[in-house]
Amino acid sequence: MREVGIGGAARVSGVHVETIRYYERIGLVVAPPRSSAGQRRYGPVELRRLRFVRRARALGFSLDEIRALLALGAGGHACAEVRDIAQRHLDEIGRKIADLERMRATLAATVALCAGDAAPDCPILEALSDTEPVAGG
Amino acid sequence: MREVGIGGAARVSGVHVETIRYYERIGLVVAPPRSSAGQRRYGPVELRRLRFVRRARALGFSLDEIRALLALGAGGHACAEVRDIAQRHLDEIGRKIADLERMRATLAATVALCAGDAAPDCPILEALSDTEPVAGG
DNA sequence: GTGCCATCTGTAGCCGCTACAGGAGCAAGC
DNA sequence: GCTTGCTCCTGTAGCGGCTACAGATGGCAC
Repeated sequence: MREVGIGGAARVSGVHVETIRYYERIGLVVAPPRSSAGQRRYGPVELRRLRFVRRARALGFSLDEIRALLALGAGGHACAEVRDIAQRHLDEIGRKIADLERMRATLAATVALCAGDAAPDCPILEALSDTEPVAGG
Repeated sequence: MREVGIGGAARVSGVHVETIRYYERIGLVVAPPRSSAGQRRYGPVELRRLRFVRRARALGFSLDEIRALLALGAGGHACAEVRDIAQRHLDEIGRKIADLERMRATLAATVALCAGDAAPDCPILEALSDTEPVAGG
């Protein structure tokens, strides 16, 4: 028997115990069989699924996207749909990066105004209070 | 009187009506005076504060950071502290960008595996299920 | 006076967990 | 057989930062 309890599953999959239960509760992963005393027992199939979810989360997929990916994996591999989900997510990552880079540029420029501590009023606070719009905001 | 109601304040500041009330509720902005009928009236000072919060949010500051910035602005301008908060936030933006760029690289490489639709099994799902660790995960 | 928007309070929902409380199971040591 | 100390159980509430209602007034135009 290569079955493990929820703690072992957490160690093997890298998903926290509470998170595993959470995923089960919201129906993201299927409830595993239980021992006679009612404790969850995870076999290779369930562990593989948990790893899948952890990897997809690490790539920033939402739980809904992961749900869709799991369904596509279980059904007959609609490869084009998988690609579509992944590509859309990739585009969104790009948008997030662009947003953050705009923030960084604006904020860096603002911080640069405050070179030392010899200023009369704090230029950072001034910049945040000014009437002109902030770039990217 | 250049005072406005909460709707006008929302238009002028760019902060939604519900969000203004939310900010007041959590004590981020001071409750403005009320009209005789109990409606909020915003003057230039309050509007300036709302704009400040909106700008800072647009730059990704958390509400707690903004609270600190507002306190520093109200008190005697501890410019070094302001700079400190801004610099730390800048560092965190950098970390987020780096995380997202790692995600993007990994995901792009994975999507690239699925060039067309002639593959036997979906390489994206395969990559997510494999045992080797995902880069950056 | 009547229509209609703005405003009021209060509460519940979103995402993706995380952190409890208060109990039961289980393996090892004495 | 009994204690010790971990694991596991269920259920609920909290986080940040809003957003979306419901149901009741306010205020102004026609």
